[in-house]
Amino acid sequence: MASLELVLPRSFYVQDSVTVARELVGKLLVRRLEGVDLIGRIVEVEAYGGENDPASHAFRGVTDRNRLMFGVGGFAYVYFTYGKHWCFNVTTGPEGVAGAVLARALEPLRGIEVMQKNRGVKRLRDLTNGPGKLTEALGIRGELNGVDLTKEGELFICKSEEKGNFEVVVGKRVGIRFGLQKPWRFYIKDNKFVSRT
DNA sequence: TGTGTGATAGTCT
DNA sequence: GACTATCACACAT
Repeated sequence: MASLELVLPRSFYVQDSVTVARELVGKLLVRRLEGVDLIGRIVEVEAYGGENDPASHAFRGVTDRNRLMFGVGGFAYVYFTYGKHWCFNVTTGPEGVAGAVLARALEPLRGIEVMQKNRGVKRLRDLTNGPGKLTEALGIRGELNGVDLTKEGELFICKSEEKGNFEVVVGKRVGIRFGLQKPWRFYIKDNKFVSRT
């Protein structure tokens, strides 16, 4: 289904994280799991920066966990948090410049039965309306940390074939204590799958 | 529709 | 030893 020319190229990710975040809204996240494609439309994201962003993992420099954020854009940065949840990000910017975009919510499009099974819930709206929920629904775990998102493999991102018919809203980021003044959260207006309103 | 709280384990100081 | 880019559930409105 996902044709090769629709997969987003490296150049898309080698931009400022805020730019990538805004552009990522409406794109399709594809998880290829045992030959089955689980697809969700990205409806909510947040941008994270480097030394200039106190909310970012990269704020205090390179560590074992965050080093992907300092590499070239277009790779999956997957980390474990709150003792229970995985969060999925895409790295952004050129080599040496820290940045990433957190996927906060998806609208389930394909493979919904598998997502329901992975999540243990039926209600469509509860499947992928949060960063920890969407990773559980798509089976995204630490083993996918570092995957190249520009290659059509286990995990990648495509343009949608349908033309985007939506309005992107900007707001404050969620679930952080610092850097709250930065309007770096982007989501689709009135979309039912956005994590918080 | 919203607020409050406990669970849980990896990461960093 | 403290903190966390979260979630689910309880309970009130």
